[in-house]
Amino acid sequence: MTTHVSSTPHRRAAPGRAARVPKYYQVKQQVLAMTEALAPGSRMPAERLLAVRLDTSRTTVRQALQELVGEGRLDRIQGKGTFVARPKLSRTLLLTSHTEDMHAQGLRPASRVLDIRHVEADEKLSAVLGVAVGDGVLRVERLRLASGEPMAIETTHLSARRFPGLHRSLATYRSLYTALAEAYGVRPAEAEEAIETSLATPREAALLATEVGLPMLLLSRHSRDAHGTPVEWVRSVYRGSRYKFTVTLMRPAD
Amino acid sequence: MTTHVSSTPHRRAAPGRAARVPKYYQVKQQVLAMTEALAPGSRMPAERLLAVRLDTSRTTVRQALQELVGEGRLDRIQGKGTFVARPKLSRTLLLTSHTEDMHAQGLRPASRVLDIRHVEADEKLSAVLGVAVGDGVLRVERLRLASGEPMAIETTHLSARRFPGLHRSLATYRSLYTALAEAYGVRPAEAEEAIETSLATPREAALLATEVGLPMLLLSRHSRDAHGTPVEWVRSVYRGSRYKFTVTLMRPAD
DNA sequence: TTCTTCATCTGGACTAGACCATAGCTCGGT
DNA sequence: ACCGAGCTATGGTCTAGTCCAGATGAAGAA
Repeated sequence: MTTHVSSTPHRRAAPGRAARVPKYYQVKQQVLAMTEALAPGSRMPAERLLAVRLDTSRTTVRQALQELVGEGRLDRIQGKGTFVARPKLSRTLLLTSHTEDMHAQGLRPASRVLDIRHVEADEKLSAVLGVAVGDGVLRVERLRLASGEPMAIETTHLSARRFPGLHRSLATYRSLYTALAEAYGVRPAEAEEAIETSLATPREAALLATEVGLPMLLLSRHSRDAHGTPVEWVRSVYRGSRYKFTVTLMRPAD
Repeated sequence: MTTHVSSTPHRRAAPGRAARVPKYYQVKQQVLAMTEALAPGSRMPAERLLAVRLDTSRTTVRQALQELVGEGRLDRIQGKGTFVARPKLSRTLLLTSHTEDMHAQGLRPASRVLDIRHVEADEKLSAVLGVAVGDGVLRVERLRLASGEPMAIETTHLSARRFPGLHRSLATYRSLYTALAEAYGVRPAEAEEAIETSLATPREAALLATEVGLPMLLLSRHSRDAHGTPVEWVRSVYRGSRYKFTVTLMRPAD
């Protein structure tokens, strides 16, 4: 109904077969340059102001900001503003616990149980835990924190038949791994982990204090004891913008 | 200037302090349900059609599709349409080469050199390769392919002083690692890898046949030889929607 | 002084519609 | 038969503006 009438309508500068860089991407680069000149926590100009300054629409500015938020360069807080973010944390890929990981980085680890319940094993759980379809499975969902900052949602599945009364044991011991070791004499010896990307669901976004649709790191761990028997299946969602995973590898002998 | 006049203006059903699920997210779930009923490669309804069917605007539909593309559930092709995507590939986290990785999955590996040039070491390269700032560094940029499909852009940095004439050796040997081993007697023995998320730049998007702004897996590898001397520093960008990394871990003896 | 209300700022969601770029088909001319 | 020009459908980018929702502080009431 409106739109520009004359005046070069959003056309790229280059004529022939040039780069073709979208405007929102140019905006992103300009905003990125601004962030680099500022200290973490600094406040950025408001979206409406940026739109005017960079001679574009607010929609385009938001598209650019969206990506920078996804990259962990900016934090947006409704009602307050947009701020320069802090750099990423790191998680070692070893069979270590959350507690060990956090301590190694000088952070104060904590976790909050979100939900504990018994579920019935579906096809997937059955295969991965070595139980029959329909068998009882204990599902523990915890929020992992690092110095008060929510870092990940960890959902652990264990065979209810193999670990009877684990629900109660969990209250006694300070961590799942110590409960398994002390009450059942079981400890994970080996695990397969897979890392991929996903996007935050509304629930995940709310729990992790991030935004819906942002890239997340999805870590799934399938661990077994020394006999090769499945112990647990864990699915963790980490804030992609605040976390990275590191691993030290040795070359297998040629 | 326009906008709806009466008729419940995009308001959530729940009144009080309910879930608050954005419309685009609901759209996403509906579209996701459609994809699950279809085989990979199937064509999805056009954006404009979806907007009408789901009673929303094309912008909102696109926001939903954008996320599904980012999750690797859909592929969009300008001028053709939107299609259901194939499932993800996997990459083992061991000190293996691209070639080994691909073979292990029954894929035909290939790589294409995009650029080879000498650059001066900046602060970052200096620290990571153990050379002086300003020293010559060979920078090799390659496109990694799996059965013809572009999977990653790998940028390797090596000390030019330590590997004189490597530029030419590369033409002789079939891979970088064999060139290092045969011509210089050097082989990586140990490496630190870090995995994090990033978003595709226009260049990366073009090379990897994906879209600008989609989540990518950024893998950086810092490898050393048996003496602990830095050998290379690699930065690889993988298509987040087509790749996942797996690693098998052993519990360090308690 | 203290609390409440309200204005106002900021980001979040959404709309309706414009034009651009690409793919592929159709139809006419040679 | 062949080829090229157009048409058209699809996704890609952008605009301008609306209304919602959270945060904050100032003005005013108690």
